Amino acid sequence: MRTHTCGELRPGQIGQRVRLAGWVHRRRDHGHLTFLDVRDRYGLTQVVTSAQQSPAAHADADPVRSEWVIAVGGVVRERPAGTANPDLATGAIEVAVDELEVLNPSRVPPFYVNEEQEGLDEAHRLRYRYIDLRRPQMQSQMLLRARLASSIRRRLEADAFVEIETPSLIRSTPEGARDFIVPSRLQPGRFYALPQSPQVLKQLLMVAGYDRYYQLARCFRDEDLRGDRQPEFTQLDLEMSFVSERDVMETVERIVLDVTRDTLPDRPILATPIPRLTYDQAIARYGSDKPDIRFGMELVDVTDAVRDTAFRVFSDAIVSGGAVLALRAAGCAGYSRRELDELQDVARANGAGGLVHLAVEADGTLRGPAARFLDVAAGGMIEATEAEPGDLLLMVADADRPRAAGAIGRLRLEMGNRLGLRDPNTLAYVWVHRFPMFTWDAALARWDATHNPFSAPVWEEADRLESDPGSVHAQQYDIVLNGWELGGGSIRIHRREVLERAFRLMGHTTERMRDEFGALLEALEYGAPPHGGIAIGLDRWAALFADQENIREVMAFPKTQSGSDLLMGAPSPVTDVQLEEVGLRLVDAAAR
RNA sequence: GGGCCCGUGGUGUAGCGGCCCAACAUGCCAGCCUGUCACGCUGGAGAUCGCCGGUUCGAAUCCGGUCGGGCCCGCCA
Repeated sequence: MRTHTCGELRPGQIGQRVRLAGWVHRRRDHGHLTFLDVRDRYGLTQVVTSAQQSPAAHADADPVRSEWVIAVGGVVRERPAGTANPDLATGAIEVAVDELEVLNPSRVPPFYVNEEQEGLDEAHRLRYRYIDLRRPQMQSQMLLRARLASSIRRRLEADAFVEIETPSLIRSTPEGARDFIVPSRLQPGRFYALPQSPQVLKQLLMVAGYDRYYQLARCFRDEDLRGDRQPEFTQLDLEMSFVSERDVMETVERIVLDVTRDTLPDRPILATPIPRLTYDQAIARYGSDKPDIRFGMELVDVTDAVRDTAFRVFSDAIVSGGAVLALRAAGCAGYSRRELDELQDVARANGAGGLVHLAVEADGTLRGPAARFLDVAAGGMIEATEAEPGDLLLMVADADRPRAAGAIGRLRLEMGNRLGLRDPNTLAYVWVHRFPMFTWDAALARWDATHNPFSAPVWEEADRLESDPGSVHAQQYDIVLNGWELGGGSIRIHRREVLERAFRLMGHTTERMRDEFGALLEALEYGAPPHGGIAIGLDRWAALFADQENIREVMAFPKTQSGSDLLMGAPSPVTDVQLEEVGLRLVDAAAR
């Protein structure tokens, strides 16, 4: 049907007879001469019909419109002098068409494929995703994702990792995200769950001796959606045996950097080897466990500097054991009331009671609503923050230090955006590790795994599991890219007795443990090697590579925030027969 | 579960109590055009302003509800 693609022809083929097939990208009709740009995923080629030279083909081109699918036959020729198009890879040539076949006409498309359009309603794009995916930008994003996945596979295969598929119909477990459940027809009243991740399965594979496993695994979580969260998504899931935390981090780091350079050879990577921060360092310096290290503007602890002021907002927080944290926004002393209010809103929206702002005047004094209370501390604050005239100091005080850090960490990102410090071209990977093993859940009055309940404690700290769980760290590591949590993993607990202790601390009874994690617990008794691994979000990785803020942009058929597939119309009701087969009856018939 | 924002010809926007049976650009249709590449020129069609209800002499515009979409908090081991 075609001899070449639409991105292929060059002056070297001049004089050759060719056939192209594709979509009509644009039509320029000059009456006795018609230009058609024919497009496929490889590119665009201009073809010409002439009433004089090829009357039949010219007549056939008459009804052809945007997005019609056509095949053309003709001879490649050089464009007349002065009419070459340097913006087009195929712009030096054109095809003089003597034969044009309409393979399929198209209705007028619901939006433009042939030009970029700002503000196009995303619901509309999703409703006609097959057209949206024709847009050159979407095609390049899908192809980038494919290159990334391909690079991952090649790199892992070269490193002796074995790809093993795990089932999508598995057993529901509590903990973590809500499961999607699938009713069983063969056993009415029983349900499968779709995996939130192949976590337990890959650990069983380690017990089975496949000491380097990987999978591009589809995962499902029935939780509320966000721009970076879909109900189903893809993880690069990998697991290794006979490894320490350091081994895994070093192996993964080499893979990540190789894949990055392979997929995006021209994008600068901020720092290699990938910097490592402990969780405590990340919180203290950036106010986040997923810091964007493309810019500095680190948080400054001014608690000591303001300890003796009469400013109640600060002193109350300090007396309660809290902290006062500051951010130095260089050159922002001139911020307007409105800009300061917006920053105030950012602080409040992220847990701060308020935001104290002080501008540094030319004479080194401070100006701001709270300045008169802070006179005595002015020198100390300026020294601690290294502030200079013209700078703006932003401060958050809270009895709860992590809360203050979180709020000011978000302000840091906001200022990074406002000051244009988050260079979209740079890729800044960073490791965050040594997380606290447990977080106290005040509502449930129990300890909860900070990340993954299977994560091992730092072995030397394991004897404090019961006596002082809050002080135990996990052998856990997150890899962060440009402020996004890209992935996380850990060394797993490979001894039954330790895993049971950890579960018990999280409030599991022995019966529940045996019921829900029986297979894993038992497997650990049959020669489970020390092991650990990581899971990296492929969608997020692709989105960051494609410079998109939304993973929907790198997914072919994503769902909306309410979980709808606007193209296929899912979720949908099912028939009474289908319900009956699986032994279900809807409680509220009206809900259908 | 909660907060905020959006919904006007096919598409993107303007209009934000009467001047609007709605404007602009583009797309679409027709005619003309032999070197365009966002081709050009001329003409034309196309919207009960998401839906329901209310306020008002009068609603695209104000209010309430609802549906759809987005962002955020909670949630996401």
